[in-house]
Amino acid sequence: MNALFNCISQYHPISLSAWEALSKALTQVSIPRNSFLVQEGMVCNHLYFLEQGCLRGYYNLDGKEITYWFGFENHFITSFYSFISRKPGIENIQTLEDSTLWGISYEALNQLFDLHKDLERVVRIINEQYYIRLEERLMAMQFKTARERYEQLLESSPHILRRISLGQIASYLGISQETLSRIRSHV
Amino acid sequence: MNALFNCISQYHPISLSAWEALSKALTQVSIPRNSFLVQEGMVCNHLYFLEQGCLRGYYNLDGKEITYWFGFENHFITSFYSFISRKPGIENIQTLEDSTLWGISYEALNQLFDLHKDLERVVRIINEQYYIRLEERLMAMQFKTARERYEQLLESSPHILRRISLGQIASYLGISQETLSRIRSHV
DNA sequence: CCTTTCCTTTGACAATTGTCAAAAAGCAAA
DNA sequence: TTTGCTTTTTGACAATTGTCAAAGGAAAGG
Repeated sequence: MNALFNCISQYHPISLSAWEALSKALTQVSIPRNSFLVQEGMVCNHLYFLEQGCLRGYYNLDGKEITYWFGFENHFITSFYSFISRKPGIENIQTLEDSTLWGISYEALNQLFDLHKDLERVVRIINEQYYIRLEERLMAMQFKTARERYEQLLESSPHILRRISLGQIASYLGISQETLSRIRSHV
Repeated sequence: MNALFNCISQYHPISLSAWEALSKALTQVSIPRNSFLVQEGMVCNHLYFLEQGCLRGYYNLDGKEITYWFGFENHFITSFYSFISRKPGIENIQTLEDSTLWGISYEALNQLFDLHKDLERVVRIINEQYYIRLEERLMAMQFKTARERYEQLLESSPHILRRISLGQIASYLGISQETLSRIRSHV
């Protein structure tokens, strides 16, 4: 659980009492490769912190699996739309490696927000940072070519390429697997 | 200022004291068409609520203006990256019509967060909703054709088409003006 | 070690979209 | 109305990317 504490502290310090309360509300989840944390059609009731392993979020469109994010160590993971809106989502969250996470339920988290304002603050701040990242990704998607997006990914997250299959990376970049393969061979 | 109160209340109720404190911290800004609320290279120090009018956010890339959002009545407006990170941004925010906004400085907002926890909560909740919208936009950008994105825009925001020029809409959709013109003529 | 399965590459071709240039249309001020 | 400016449309062509199909490689399990 140290990793989570360190991760949170990087965003904003929290009080010891808030951390203790949070610790008590967390449940450890260990699941093998290729299992599902969240499946489409269900309400995602938990926010997770990924301590070890690797996941992807994807949904099905016209019979294809569309991967739109990857999660690695020290990332917060949830089906955001469903978790926030309390409605069933279209998203599946699948482990790509054996993974260990810490989870907290929506109810428990919101109870903690009432009791520990510094916890609510740090979550607000983390949300803001995740928003900025999403904004950057949208810009890249909107105004860069496939090759530029791939090169940007290479720079910012070289580890993705070692842990994720080509087809899934292509989907994440919004291009076909064949195109990515060709970009990669410098053609 | 009623519009702002109603808008906030739709997300989450706030106490009268929080509203009164917020009201006092707000400054009204009225600026004519084609003027700038934020310019690239500066730190955006304010969060705005757009009461009347219409704006766009854009940045310059290879000599082109890349529009990546529009703001209409009852939207919250800021150069999010710069406002949150306190660093100079690349974004310009320009009025497309004569506009009236209410603004609050970063410092004042954060002071209010310390004093009025329900205000921090409603901002957290608003952030979350804006995150969800951004996520939807990213999905559309990643996995839909230009035509589909245009048709989706027609459905969700028909008013955009009446108030914004074609070139700017095309930029927002991530396509060239000529392509959008051809899509529009049903070719 | 072999088999089976999955992942990646390659080829051929089609569809989409971009770029450049020019014409047409719309709009506002004189 | 005319003039001048901006926006939108159209044409021709090039570049990018997608699709389908097949072949080559890598990896996992028996």
